[in-house]
Amino acid sequence: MFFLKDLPTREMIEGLAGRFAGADADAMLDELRLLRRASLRLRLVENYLTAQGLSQTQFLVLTVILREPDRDSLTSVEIAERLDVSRPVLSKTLATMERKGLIARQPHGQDKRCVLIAPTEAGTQTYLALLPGYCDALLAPLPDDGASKDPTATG
Amino acid sequence: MFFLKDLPTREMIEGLAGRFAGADADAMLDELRLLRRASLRLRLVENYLTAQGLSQTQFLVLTVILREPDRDSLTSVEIAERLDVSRPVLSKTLATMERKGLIARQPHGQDKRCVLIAPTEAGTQTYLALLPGYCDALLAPLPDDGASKDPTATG
DNA sequence: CGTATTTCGTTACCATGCTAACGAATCGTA
DNA sequence: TACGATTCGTTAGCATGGTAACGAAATACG
Repeated sequence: MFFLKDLPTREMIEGLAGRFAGADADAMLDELRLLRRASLRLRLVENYLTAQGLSQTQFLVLTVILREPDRDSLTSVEIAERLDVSRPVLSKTLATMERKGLIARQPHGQDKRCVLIAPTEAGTQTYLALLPGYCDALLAPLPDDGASKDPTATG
Repeated sequence: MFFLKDLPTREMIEGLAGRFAGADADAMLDELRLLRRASLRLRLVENYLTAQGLSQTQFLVLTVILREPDRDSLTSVEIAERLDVSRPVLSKTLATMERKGLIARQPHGQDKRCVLIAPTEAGTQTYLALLPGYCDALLAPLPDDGASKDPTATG
């Protein structure tokens, strides 16, 4: 998360440009705006999911399994490959999801080290029930906190 | 952080549109791309700062105090107002920063509940030393993991 | 002035991210 | 077959988010 509410002014960045070479104030501002907007969006989505009892990662675990066209289960490693999280985190997430009854583990025939992870019926239904709200959160207008500090209002 | 590496295809989203009203596949894809790009950028910046011994929040605390034009210290609440983090988190962050010698606490004359937070000389120097690398991380090209899964390359 | 309310900073506790490291299973190779 | 290297999943330990709740100080108000 990028927590800075008010981005630096262009003047500030240009002032910094004097200190070192290669500072491109406009490009940096664009990136900062991107970070801030995404953080607000992320918080919106996360709040929605949390209120529904799922973490982002739990939701995405269901996503990557359910969207697999020819499979109805994935191994832990396959999920980790699709989900930029470390395997220990995934391990804990899957333990939580199993405890909640969202997924079930099945033994992997060939490789006894692996476990196949499949959503339960409840897990699938939960996912489908949450999708509309997830999409809403994705498209909902943002607080736009930068613009709320309108200079004409404060002055 | 948004951990999904491969965004859903447009077809997937449009398939979902059949399930509920109001799904705008293109707008949703735009938002997902935004989230993913920002997460990669955030990780880049965070990795840089972590390697230098600072967390994002610590860096931003220095940012908001040092960029204050007429002040050389802020209260905890003022920092919290500028930095979308909860006060307990800020409290812990400030304790860590004090332990590291990045900031110093001064008593607030009028209000004995408040404490004024000022960067130490070392804190200021650390901040200035990290700024160029921070800007570099902000502008560095991203892994672009979505495009790396080029169908023409895999097929 | 005296008391209720609010505000500040902190503590306690929990969830979730990370790396390091471990046992168990598999693979590679002599 | 036997043994070293690798891979899978987990555990341990740490950092950093969050909310709830607390004491101390300031404020509001009768």
